[in-house]
Amino acid sequence: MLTKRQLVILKEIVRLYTESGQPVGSKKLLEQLPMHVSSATVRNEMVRLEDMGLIEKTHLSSGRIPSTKGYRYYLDHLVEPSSVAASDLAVIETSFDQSYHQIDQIIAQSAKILSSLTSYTAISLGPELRDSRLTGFRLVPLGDQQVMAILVTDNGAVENQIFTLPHELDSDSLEKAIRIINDQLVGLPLTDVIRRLRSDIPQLLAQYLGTPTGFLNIFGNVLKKAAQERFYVDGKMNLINPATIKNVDQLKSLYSLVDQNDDLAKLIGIPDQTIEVRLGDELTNNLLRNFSLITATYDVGDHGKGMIALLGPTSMPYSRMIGLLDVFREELAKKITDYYTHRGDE
Amino acid sequence: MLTKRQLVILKEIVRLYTESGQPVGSKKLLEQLPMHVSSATVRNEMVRLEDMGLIEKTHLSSGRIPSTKGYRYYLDHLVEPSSVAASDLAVIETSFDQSYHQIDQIIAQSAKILSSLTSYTAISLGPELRDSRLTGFRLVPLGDQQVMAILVTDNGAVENQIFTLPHELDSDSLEKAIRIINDQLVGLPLTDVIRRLRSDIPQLLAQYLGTPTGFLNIFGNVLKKAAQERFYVDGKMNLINPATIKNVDQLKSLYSLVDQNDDLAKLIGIPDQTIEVRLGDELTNNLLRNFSLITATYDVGDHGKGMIALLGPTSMPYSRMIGLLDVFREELAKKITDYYTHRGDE
DNA sequence: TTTTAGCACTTGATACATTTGAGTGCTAAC
DNA sequence: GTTAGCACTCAAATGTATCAAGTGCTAAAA
Repeated sequence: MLTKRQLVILKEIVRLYTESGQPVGSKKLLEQLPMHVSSATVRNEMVRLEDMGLIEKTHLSSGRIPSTKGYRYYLDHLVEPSSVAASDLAVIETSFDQSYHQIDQIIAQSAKILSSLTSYTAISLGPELRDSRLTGFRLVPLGDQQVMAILVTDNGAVENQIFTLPHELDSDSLEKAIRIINDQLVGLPLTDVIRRLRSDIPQLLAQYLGTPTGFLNIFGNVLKKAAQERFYVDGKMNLINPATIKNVDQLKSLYSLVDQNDDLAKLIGIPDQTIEVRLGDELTNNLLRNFSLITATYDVGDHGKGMIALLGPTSMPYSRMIGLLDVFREELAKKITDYYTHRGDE
Repeated sequence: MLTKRQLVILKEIVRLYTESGQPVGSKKLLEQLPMHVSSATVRNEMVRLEDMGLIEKTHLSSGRIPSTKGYRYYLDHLVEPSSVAASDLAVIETSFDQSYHQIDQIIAQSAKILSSLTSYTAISLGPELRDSRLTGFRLVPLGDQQVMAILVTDNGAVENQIFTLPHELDSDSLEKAIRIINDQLVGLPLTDVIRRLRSDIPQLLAQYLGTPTGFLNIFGNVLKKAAQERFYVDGKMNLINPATIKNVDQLKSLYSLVDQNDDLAKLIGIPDQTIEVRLGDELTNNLLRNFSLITATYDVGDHGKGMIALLGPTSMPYSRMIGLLDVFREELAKKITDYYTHRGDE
């Protein structure tokens, strides 16, 4: 168990190190401490904190930096979210102040705002699409055997893809096939749609289409795109950070990690808490040892939950970041709720 | 005027410097030269080449590297495109060997292939869209006052955007407006479409729509997207190159340059030659002083001309790159021609 | 006139020693 | 339990010597 003085010292070490990026020595520390003690006392306390594994030295006679364990302790017991600067709030509000025609635009914009506000890499995931329902599927002929398949969900997601029509499909049977899809599947959650696509739908279609595989491929493809969780990542270049990146190769592999949504999704997983910080070695990926991931979930009622996250160096200013994310979740949820209700009104 | 020996020496300096990245001294040079002279002679020649401004030293007693002027001379008089490695050719062919539903997919893929083959940043621009003609415009209702506007051109470009319908538009007048657009404008080059959108079309529409601005906005927006030249850039991270990048800030501004298609378009301009190399200080942008841009145009007959480009350090292996681009232009043109004819067949 | 051999000179790189400053741990006194 | 004082450590900066690569120049050879 830590004494009160040790808590103050640990907290101050975290703060100073985050501010300066330099190891914190007893003298610098002393200037900042509220209590009236000598540097020797501070040094003694630091030895004890080091024994507990909460801080560490970079070399024998250096100042101390928080260890990962120290950060963990700080985050679990000491961090106090700071209130958001008025200017930041203004940026959020003005950046969101435009009309959106698609839910994805809002999600993408939120990643952009967050990364520009924090100078870190921001990741934004829209409200879960899993629970969204199919509201319509149609094929629009574009000429030259090209068709655009369009799929709409009740979450406002619109997915489209362009295909060359397989030879065996004539427009009459296509019409019928589309009617079947719409009759049978509209209103169902996408997960159910996917399930039925594997069970009874092929047989139903077979009545009108000789071989329904061509059509099923088209529909399945667009459906897959729509059901896919899509991450929007912004501020990738903020990963370029002398503190965390040692060599060029590391940077390149980091980029490809961040570019591959699958890997990123796996990495982030499903956060337990509303706001959660995971430190480098708690993440599964080795490349991120010096990084830290702050995730925050937000709630848009019937439309499910979404997530925003920040990826940055372990020595982030957590109190500011957590405070910011906490406000941002609400702003974003509000904006999305607005979007849905507005859309219903008009 | 350069003597034959000076030409050989200059060419060899370029080759060795490109290979090793190190300044070339008289001794190294001597080993590679076909003729039988002493190092002192080589040194004397180098002094003359330096007097002409074709090569330069990095410090008083260093070997020589080609100056920009030297590269210019090399490119204008000495470079010989090398033939493409069989393995490279195989990569190109297998990478292109899939079916594409949109011309843009081919363009994007070509940038990807080129960058992976060269380890430089590749830029690909599809056949000029300026000359393409409008083949159709339609609005597809998605429910909840949302519509998708789709615009198709004869070049195979399909552009779509989702809008919330303005209140004042009812579906009847919309139908009529769309019919007018299709009757009046289909078949015209996009440039003409844009011109008429500013002249007589608003009046025509006014007969059916009280205030046609809402509709015109929608159509104009999609049209603008379709008429826009779109660059596909791949291998951005190859810009990370110790030879050319000094500090982190420079890298960041480079990235934002490459990310902004407008700037990039301005930068590249319209090449005069089939294959053209522009060196850093011939480019308008200061950030690119240490870079070099190789552009190659390709021709797809009636469908206009396109362009591919490589952006890399000034010390690129030009003979390989030029040889590669020369083959690639043909492969790409072939693939695109294939795409158009195939599409007509089916 | 051109080429060559030889030599003095310059420079960056490398290795090594020295100094400096920030910081520590420990001990003995308070 | 706290503090002053001191010896000690280490990274970083600075200085010094050496080496290798390469140059320019001169005078002799071709």
